[in-house]
Amino acid sequence: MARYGQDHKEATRQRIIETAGRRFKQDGIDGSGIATLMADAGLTNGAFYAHFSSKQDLVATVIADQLRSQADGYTTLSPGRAGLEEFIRQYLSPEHRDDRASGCPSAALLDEIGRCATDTKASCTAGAVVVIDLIASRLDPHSPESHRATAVALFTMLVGTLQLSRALDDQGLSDEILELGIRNALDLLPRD
Amino acid sequence: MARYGQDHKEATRQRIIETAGRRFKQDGIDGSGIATLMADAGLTNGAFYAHFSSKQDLVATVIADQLRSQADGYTTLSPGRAGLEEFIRQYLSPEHRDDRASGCPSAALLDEIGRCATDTKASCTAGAVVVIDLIASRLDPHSPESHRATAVALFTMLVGTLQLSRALDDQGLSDEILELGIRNALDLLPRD
DNA sequence: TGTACATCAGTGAACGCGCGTTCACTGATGTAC
DNA sequence: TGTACATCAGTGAACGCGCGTTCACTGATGTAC
Repeated sequence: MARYGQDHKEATRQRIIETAGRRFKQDGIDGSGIATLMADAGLTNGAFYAHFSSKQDLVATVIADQLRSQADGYTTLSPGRAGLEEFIRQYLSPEHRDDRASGCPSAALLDEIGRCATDTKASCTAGAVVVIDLIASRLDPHSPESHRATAVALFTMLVGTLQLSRALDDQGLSDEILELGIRNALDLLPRD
Repeated sequence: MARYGQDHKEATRQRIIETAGRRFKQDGIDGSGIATLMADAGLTNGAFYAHFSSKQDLVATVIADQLRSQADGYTTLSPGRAGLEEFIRQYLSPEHRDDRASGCPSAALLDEIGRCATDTKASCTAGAVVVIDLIASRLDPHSPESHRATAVALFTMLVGTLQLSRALDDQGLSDEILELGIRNALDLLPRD
């Protein structure tokens, strides 16, 4: 199993990071054990420590990776404000609500990150700044700094709304919250 | 230790519920074990099952209790819109950010509730509806129904903002997010 | 009033299990000769 | 070209520990006589 090409180990590491990202978002960080997580990645538990120094190390790495992926995803949206509207409707869709594993890492994990160690919070900080700046740039490419407050408003409202929709057991009410959320989010966008 | 007055067992139960509420908000639901939680309440682990049928039963009870307490807390605010402004400034204060144990249950636990069993989500649903209705009544006592969307906007933004501020390791940035959040939340209130 | 008994909230040891982590080992490969 | 060796990604059993849960027991109290 050894002495593969020089990319092999790095590829395995990436596979663990992506698998762990899905698991953490699905079951929570505390709810995901190393052994099952490694099994999901097609490996045994012992291999973990050849790639990460501890679970905490993995968590910090995964959070950074998830936020980076999310920021990358923004580049596939339509340009300008139309892209933001598209993003809002995707974000607050029943499909996103019902698919935590491939969804937004902040909606799935933000309160758990608040209880994590410093290195995980540092990953989150760096990632969140990038995401907020990207939103601000879309709100007004000529003066993103002046729309930073609105970018934060949009981001926090989207996260809070999706979390709330996932915490309800009444699907009709949950759907209604998503619809109200879309309206609320669109209302935050500056008038043309 | 037995045959106390008829309120004794009920008082113990309430003590467990309140202690567990603080612990869950501080360390997460998955992060709080029965034994340490009962020790916090001045009891031993075995007594737990005289009060609750399972940890899941406790969780559902605690979520209901926490949201009820939060709703009760609204009655101590100044009347009308001034009370809402007061609430927003308290909610997005550094003190609230730094004191999860006595703070808002939604900010501390909302994404974890999304992963819980149906009975916990049912507790959350009932509690959230009450909280949102109370906010809507404050926005406009004569026509709360027409301000339901704004109430949801305010609630979700407050929760998302506090969670974000807790997930950052840069205190300056965290303080800035809280300040932007206050501005954003006040902007949601209908013009007089 | 004094004694025997029933009650039952709470005790604390024990259960099987999965947790994060460690480590001696395996075995397919690339390299050296 | 063929053989011996070094490499090292991955294996899998084991560690101590805390988890949720169970249960035989304790002992302070209220009640019955």
